[in-house]
Amino acid sequence: MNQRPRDGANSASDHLPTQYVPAEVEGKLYERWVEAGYFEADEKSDKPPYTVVIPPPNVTGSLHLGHAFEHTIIDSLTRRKRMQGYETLWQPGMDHAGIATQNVVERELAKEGVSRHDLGREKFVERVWQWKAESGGQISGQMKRLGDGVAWSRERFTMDEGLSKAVQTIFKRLYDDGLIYRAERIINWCPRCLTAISDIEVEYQEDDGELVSIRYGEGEDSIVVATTRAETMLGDTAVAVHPDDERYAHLVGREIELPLTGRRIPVVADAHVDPEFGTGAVKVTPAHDPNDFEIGRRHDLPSLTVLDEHGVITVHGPFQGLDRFEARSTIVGALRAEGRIVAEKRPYTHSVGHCSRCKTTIEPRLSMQWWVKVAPLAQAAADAVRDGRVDIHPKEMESRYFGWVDNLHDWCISRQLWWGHRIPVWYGPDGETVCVGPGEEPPTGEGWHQETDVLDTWFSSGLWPFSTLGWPGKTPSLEKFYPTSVLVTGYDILFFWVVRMMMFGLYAMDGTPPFRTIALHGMVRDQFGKKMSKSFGNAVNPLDWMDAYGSDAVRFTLARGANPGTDVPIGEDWVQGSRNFANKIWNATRFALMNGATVDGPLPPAAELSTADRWILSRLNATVAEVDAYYEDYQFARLSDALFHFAWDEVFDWYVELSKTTLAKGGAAADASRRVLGEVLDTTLRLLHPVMPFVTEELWTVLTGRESVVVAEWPSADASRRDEAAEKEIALLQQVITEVRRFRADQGLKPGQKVPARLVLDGTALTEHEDAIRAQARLTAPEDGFTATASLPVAGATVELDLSGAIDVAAERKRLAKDLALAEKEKAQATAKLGNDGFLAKAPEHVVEKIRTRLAAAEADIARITAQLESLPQA
RNA sequence: GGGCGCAUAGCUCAGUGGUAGAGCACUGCUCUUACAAAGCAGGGGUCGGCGGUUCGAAACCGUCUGCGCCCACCA
Repeated sequence: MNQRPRDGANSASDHLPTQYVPAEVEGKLYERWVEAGYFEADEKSDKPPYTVVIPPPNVTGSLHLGHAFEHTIIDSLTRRKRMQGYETLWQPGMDHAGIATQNVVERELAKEGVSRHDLGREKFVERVWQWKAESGGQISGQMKRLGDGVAWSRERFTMDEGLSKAVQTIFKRLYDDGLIYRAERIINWCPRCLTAISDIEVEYQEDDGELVSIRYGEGEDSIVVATTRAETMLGDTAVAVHPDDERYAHLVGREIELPLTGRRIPVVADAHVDPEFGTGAVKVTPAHDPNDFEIGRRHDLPSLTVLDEHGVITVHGPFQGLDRFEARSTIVGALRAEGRIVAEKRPYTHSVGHCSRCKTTIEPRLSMQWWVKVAPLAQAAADAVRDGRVDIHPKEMESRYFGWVDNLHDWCISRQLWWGHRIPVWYGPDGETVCVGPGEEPPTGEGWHQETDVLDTWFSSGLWPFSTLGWPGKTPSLEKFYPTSVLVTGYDILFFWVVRMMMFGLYAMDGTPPFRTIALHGMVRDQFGKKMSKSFGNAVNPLDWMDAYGSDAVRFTLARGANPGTDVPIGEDWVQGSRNFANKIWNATRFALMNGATVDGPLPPAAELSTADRWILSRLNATVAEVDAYYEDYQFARLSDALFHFAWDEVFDWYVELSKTTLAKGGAAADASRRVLGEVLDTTLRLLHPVMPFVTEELWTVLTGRESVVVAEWPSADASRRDEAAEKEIALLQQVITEVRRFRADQGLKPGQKVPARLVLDGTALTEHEDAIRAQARLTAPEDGFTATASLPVAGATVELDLSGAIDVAAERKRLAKDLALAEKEKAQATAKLGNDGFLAKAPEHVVEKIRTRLAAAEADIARITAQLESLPQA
């Protein structure tokens, strides 16, 4: 590592090393923020509120890059609002994640050779709480590393006493309103988790199965059905055909023999059957298939359960005790032996449901469960978006939202688990059912017992935006911070979570939706756009990258990829790039400190400033306005990109270099420039702070000597500092410098090599920039015997260089020829356009004007380059 | 089976009617006193195919091809 002796011009910079080392500042800064109480929210404040609730992470897990991404967005939004003077609440907390957590703890127990049934319900739940204590701490630690500015004193957990009370309260209210009921239905049953799960917890995938055709009945009275789940035939209670299907009309209403069982079952006519599919006849198993259940209801068929909760055959006989998949082949074998298989079984790919938690094949099962009647709740949730009380970003996601809320089934909320909110219902000895509200005493006496099922985990997370604020109490926090300002979450849980919060929020909070805006983000993917997964080996632990490159680098990279609603690719190389950016900011600030940049006192009026100073202030204020607009539209990729280019290209590359010339001159101009330099760095650090909180805090406090950028004021754009003339002038200056550098590079001159040159700037806007041009292009003043061996006319000015005859004519010719070709192409295009009557007649004036300008520029270039070519010595 | 979306530089993606952009990667030269985690200069795209609208299309319309995602009770 190449460490140069430090320039001791400014004492404040003495303790800033030449490289930014995140590990040395991040932890220390976060602690300071927490101690100062910056992230706490005061419900008694007069400031306007800004509230965002965390999508509560599952307490079992650890945070992955998806969380890091989501937290970066939320943290940036809230940090900016805090700086803008809002009473900001970034509400932290975690979800008990019923089935997921129970599975994790069960796996832990399995390692010890113990099952949850060995422990019993009470002991098992105790174990889960223990697990929660460890795992939850890990998540908090990760959030601190990320820099999440959350109100730690308000941290909540869905199984907290307060939140449990909220669950009971709303359950009771829904129950009393007739919106919760108990009923026997076909549900999705996971034979491994041993619980019902809701429709959206089922993942469908294409599985290879086999379709077998089985002949039911005998002779004239026989009918062939096809199935992929042969084992369910033991539970068949009918065969269904389409009412208009003439092939089977003679059988409708008759009974036929069901093989292997000795039972006879009726043939019914039902419009659900598609006569075009297969044989046009369907076996009906009301207890094990949702469609068949409906058919059974319409025809008053009995439901015969033939599989237990483990998916094992319960019917007396040769198949009893067989697992469903064993039973499938065994039964097909038995049917074949009886000559019932009419066509060989054939491969058949079809969509099969799997448990989203353990991937086990779902078994539809008839079962008594608790349900939420969602129609009225969903209607309200749909209306709130339709009438604009809630906005969905990006807009395209609205159709998905409506697609769901407009067509939904009742929500199965009971789970046969031990970890979760136990349903507050007691059953009496004579079949009584009592729903017990919070604070009410459950019925006592012989025979009374509480429902053993717990609630779906989304039932409690649906209350999150108000349960965390103290509901059902009418707390000052609830008054102040509800409704929340924006919900930031992934589109993948739009249905799981967002819709539930909408339904419950509107219901519990008297029609006030839980948030004004729903900002949906995409999923984090690897740098090739592939989904991150442990099994694929491309999953990344965000901590590893934060250790290596700093949290700011990870955050900034994620923010740069955040185009609304689209997935976010991220690769280690890109994080490195962001780390480099952080380092660049670090060193630019060091430069400012070494050169005595000042931040106090009014900014000098434009009249006292150099063109470069006026230019950078103009660009600065344009950038503030731009960044503000992007924030309001949740355009993180754009705002990050705008900041990146403004900071690096304009401030660090051009402005810092140009300021060196002014600063070297000394005097009032240098003083003014030092003030502008301080202003630009100060403001840029503020603008970057929400996305890159650590490096900006460290630098800003040193630069300004003030307490913390966390509570600094967010910059506001000052339109009066916009200066079009200065912007044009600097653009011209950049053009001249770039042109000389290009020439130098083509001539093979070393970057450090000084070249004598005469600048002819009369009549251009560049007269005051001669020193800057010389400094930036490494040109010295012409000495005695100066001979111009090369002449570069650009933008009206001319730079004459003395290469003492050493000019590489061939290289120069090549360069000029290329430029000439480009200019001629340009001229041809512009001429063609201007010769087009249609264009002249219909194009707007400013476009025509632009083309004319382009043509003139091309012609000037051609003249210039031709002259240069002619002036070159003959080879 | 419906619905939505995407095909732009080697990779990942912006750009939505008026001369093709970014990051990373790539090439060359440089430790030029904030920074080699850097500086300067540069190479690279007939914007998936075809047809149409228009003075003008990467952008709008149609169509084809390929690829995603969501929803759905075809045994």
